[in-house]
Amino acid sequence: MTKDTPRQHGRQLPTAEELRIWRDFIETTDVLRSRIASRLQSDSALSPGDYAVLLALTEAPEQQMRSSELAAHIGWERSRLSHHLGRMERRGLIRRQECATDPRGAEVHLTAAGAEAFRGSTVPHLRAIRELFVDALTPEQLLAAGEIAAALRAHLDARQAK
Amino acid sequence: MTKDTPRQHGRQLPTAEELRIWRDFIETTDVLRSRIASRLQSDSALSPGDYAVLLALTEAPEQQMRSSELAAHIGWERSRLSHHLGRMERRGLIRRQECATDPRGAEVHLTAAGAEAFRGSTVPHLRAIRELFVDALTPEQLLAAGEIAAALRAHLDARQAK
DNA sequence: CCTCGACGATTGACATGTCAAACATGTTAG
DNA sequence: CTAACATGTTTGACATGTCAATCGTCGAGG
Repeated sequence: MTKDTPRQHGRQLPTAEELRIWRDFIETTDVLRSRIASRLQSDSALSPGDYAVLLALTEAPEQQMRSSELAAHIGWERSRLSHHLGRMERRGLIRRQECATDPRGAEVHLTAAGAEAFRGSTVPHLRAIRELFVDALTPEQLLAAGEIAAALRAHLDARQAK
Repeated sequence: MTKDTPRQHGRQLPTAEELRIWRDFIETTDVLRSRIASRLQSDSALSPGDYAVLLALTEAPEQQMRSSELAAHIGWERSRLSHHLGRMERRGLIRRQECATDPRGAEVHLTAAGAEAFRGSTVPHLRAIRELFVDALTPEQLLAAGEIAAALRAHLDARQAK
């Protein structure tokens, strides 16, 4: 395969080895993500999205936030958040109410049930992270993972929208 | 925050620093995944799922495979594959036909349109991988990423179904 | 006033994923 | 032969995501 790779591409295309690493990396992180999600689901009946929303609200002053503030905080598109909040509201985990200061806006409030669900999910979730991620790596690998994430993030941010 | 972490949890829960790395790592790989997917979509009108299926079929002898063989090859649940094949068939990228040797089974065939779509997507996709992943990392980081993926994979495989 | 554009949020249409149940055909034990 | 089980695949219901369009309110300019 390598010897067939046309040379004229120069630095444009990854080598066979780089490609192998890419596939390993992206597929493995996908498996990891889905295993963590499935643990969260079976331990607590929450999706990773639910968890992110509940975490943000739990840490927010008065356990409430403006909808777009919340979206920015967890890095979601507003439409995604709106759909997700609809589902969470149906399940009684959060409540939406008109914003006092800006009639256009909505405030998202944590409900007692939401707070309770989040409280119960935390320890098992952190345990899963420990078992499936932290314990899989040597301390050096863990640090390297942090640096790789930082490098990727910086690179991606630099080419935002390219 | 660190000093507040209750000690009695022992090795069960990640430290604040381990947790920070986890979040960085998982969020960044997610952003990376979605950026690559969106490049693939705009360059070639293919989803990552389409690409995986077309790649497998392109490399298969006679550009065809049994459905469950294909599912195993790309690591998908059969139901997921069945839904996806339905969508790809509607778009004319693949064709399903009854298996000659086993009347229960289905053979998935690459169509000319599918082969064409895959051919056109390859170079831009590899270029995106180079630009967004390979170029973001030093050679050492790239190797480390490969080792981290291998370590995670081995760990996850070892606790399959736990 | 009143219209226009910005802003905050929601909606609808559709692609993608998971789970459990359903189907259809093959094989095997009685 | 036939009931029971195994095998290969599909289906339906529903959760999640993206994209573009919409809706209601605000604020500035005529």
